[in-house]
Amino acid sequence: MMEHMPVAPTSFATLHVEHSSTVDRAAAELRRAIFDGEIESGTPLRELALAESLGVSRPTVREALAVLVGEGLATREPNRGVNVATPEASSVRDVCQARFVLEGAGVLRWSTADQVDRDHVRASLLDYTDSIAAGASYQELNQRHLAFHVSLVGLTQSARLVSMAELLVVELKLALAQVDRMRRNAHDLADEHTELVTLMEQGDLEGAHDFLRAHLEEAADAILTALQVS
Amino acid sequence: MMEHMPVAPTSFATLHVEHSSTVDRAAAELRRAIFDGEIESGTPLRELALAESLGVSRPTVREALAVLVGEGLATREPNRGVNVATPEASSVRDVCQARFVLEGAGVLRWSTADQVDRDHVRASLLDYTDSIAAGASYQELNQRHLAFHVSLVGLTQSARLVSMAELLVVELKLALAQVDRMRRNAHDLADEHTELVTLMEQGDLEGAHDFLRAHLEEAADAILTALQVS
DNA sequence: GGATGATTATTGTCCGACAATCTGACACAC
DNA sequence: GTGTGTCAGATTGTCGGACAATAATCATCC
Repeated sequence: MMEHMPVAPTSFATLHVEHSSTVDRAAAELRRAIFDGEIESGTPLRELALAESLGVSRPTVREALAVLVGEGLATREPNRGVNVATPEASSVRDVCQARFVLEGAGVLRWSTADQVDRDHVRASLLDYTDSIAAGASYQELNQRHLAFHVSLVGLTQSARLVSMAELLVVELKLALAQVDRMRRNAHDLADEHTELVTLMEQGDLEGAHDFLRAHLEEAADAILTALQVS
Repeated sequence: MMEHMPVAPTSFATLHVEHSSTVDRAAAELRRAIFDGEIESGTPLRELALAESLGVSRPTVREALAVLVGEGLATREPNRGVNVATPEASSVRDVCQARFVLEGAGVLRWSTADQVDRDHVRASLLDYTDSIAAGASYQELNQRHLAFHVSLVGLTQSARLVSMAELLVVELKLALAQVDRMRRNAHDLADEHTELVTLMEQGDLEGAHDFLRAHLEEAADAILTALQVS
């Protein structure tokens, strides 16, 4: 029958690696571009342009954008498209307040938590401090830093709380992507985290709780001042 | 040229009312069908069939299904489609545990919360008890009941925590949709809620916190036994 | 110069199609 | 008769194109 000689045989040369779904790959690529600062906050994400540049179809881009919107990395205004989210002062405060509730709940459960989860907290802290000692990249430090905070939520043994914390952390990464000068106080933060774990190991959960509150407020202030300067 | 006589001029007679987007309407319709028990838990949601029955196209159905999956009302297995989520025992426990963290955080902040938020809690309780007194439908009672619980999270003044709580509540509604016999202890629950607010008004936040824990564990047990029986 | 209408860009929605994958049944071999 | 391999059907994943509706932009007219 000689039908449909495929003119462009679904060209994928570059990014066919690990993830399964095309939508996932597109969403991952957009996330990377946002976190790496290739797309500034507030930039409109045109579906047609992205479809071309990503080499996928417009429906696929739409689905990927919906994922990003669901993660809080972008906002959709009806009939006006999707824009990269711009971290407001209020949202940074809100995220940190919510984090305190989730992570604080984990801290207070340290004694009653599962041994595995406690070990996970310790391991995350080690990963973080090791990365600092190894002089890892800014991105990796952020990654490990936030992974430690999420591991605190793991002490609650609630999968849903953990996934919520991961959502919050993604939003925070968006804000951090705009203030990479934060890297400078990486060491100070590491010390604080070590002290937090020490307090928990000593059984002073209330103290650790208060310490965490101060730590998160401090972090929020640091991000806010950095955002206002820029 | 006489091109494209629109055979079916995008027929919408029934449900073009309040919501804006077609996807939203489709998702709302699916939600309603699930909560009303028209679709049993575990049922596969075929895109083509839904497109026909809803009178929309398959891409629109896909987007609506993605929304439901994001809400936890359905699960997607790659290449195998979307099924209505089946409430597992573990997930019910997890939801209630997560709710305790969020709602408990609100309860503990009663004294320092905004006056508006405290009033909102009182108003939600009144709505609930009034509905009971008025002999409202099972659905409405559930609605008011869960709205009260969400209002507790509002005491944290964190929009993100509130939206998380709403997500959890949606999942719970899915479980409750399968055990409508729950309605019987509506009165007992109302008394418990009134007592919870009384404790907070008296400033006994720790007591209220413990009371909430017991209340939520009780609720989880009730749902679980009801689920196992069915 | 400001208000109003036309043009354009972009999204929302639809249709049809094909490839990839999974499911189930049927035929065949032992 | 049972196990296995293969094939057809069904369903999803992805694509391309198309059109209507809405928002933004610009030109025109008073």
